[in-house]
Amino acid sequence: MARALEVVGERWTLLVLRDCFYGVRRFGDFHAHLDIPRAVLADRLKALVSVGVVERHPHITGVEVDYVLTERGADLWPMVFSLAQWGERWLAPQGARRLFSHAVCDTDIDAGGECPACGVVPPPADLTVRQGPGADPTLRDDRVSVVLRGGPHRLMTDLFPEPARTGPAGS
Amino acid sequence: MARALEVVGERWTLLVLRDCFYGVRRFGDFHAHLDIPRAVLADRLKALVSVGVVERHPHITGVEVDYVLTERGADLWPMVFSLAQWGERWLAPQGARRLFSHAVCDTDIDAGGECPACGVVPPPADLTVRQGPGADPTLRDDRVSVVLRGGPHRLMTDLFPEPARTGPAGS
DNA sequence: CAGGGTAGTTCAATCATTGAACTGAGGAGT
DNA sequence: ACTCCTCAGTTCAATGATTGAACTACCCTG
Repeated sequence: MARALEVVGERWTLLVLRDCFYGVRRFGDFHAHLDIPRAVLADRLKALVSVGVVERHPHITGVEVDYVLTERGADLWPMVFSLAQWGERWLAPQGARRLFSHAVCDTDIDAGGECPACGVVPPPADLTVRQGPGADPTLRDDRVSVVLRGGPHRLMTDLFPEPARTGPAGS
Repeated sequence: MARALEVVGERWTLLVLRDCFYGVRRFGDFHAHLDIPRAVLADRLKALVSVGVVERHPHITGVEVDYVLTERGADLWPMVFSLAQWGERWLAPQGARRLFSHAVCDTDIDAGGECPACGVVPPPADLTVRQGPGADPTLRDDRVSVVLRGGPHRLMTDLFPEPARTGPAGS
């Protein structure tokens, strides 16, 4: 456990990982969504890459880079989920901020991460996240917050698939 | 989750909590077992008490103080266990350092915290911890390490019940 | 009333974090 | 070719947290 904490125990690291599960992949999105200093973000991403929790995928063209969870990183889901659940249970007077449901049957998972309908604990890739009744009332305007407010999103999938730019709507 | 991290996200805090689950209760034992600076330990314990995760129990007589988990603190077990499991899975080449079993049926629990024999996820108070094959080969000599090496111990129960002093044996 | 154990506090040196400004690579438009 | 823009970082001074050692306060024992 001490060794695990050397990997994910630094300030900001778990918030970066949570955003990875939500589908955030770009430096600028982590920065805007988390209000994390750029130097610290660069440092944390470098550390996560070096321990094999996320992979750095430069685009073929351009300077853009995607950071995506590896298998080792995705396996942190139970820990991330447990911590979030504890926060919901003991620290969220207004009700849950985020709700997770099993994508194949559209049933909300319970506090242990199990789908009551299927009787299994789905991996994060089989879950969707959506806003709950206690969602943050301060409407942030970074594009990560906007998309997460917009509707359910499948975990581990890119939040901003094709037309990453804010240009005119596609063909 | 951000609020949960404000409670348990600071350096050392999760290690202190892990020791709480193991049955460590005294300032001096946390200090000796974790090699944590006294000032930081005092600060962390104060913070954990103030958010209701542990309770401070001064002894009736003497200056000794016990720090014990509250219900809110005990509910962090899934998160602590998940993190430890991840560390065992990905960061422990020599095999598990610690093994947990269900006290009522003496069966080892699986990676999800479930008892395969009973089909339930036992609360921490129903678990025992013991050394695994990959246990730390550097034999520490603080009394916490010694007792944990000695044999299985029930979680959440005091590691040093009656004669806390190192005086002569027996009544 | 000395001696020892326990739970802290104090403090200077060291280390990490913050926020703002800067760099450098790579298009897009003209 | 040239300028403008975006993106992913780096640099750096100021601020804040951590460390380790020494110190204090309290109570019990002899």
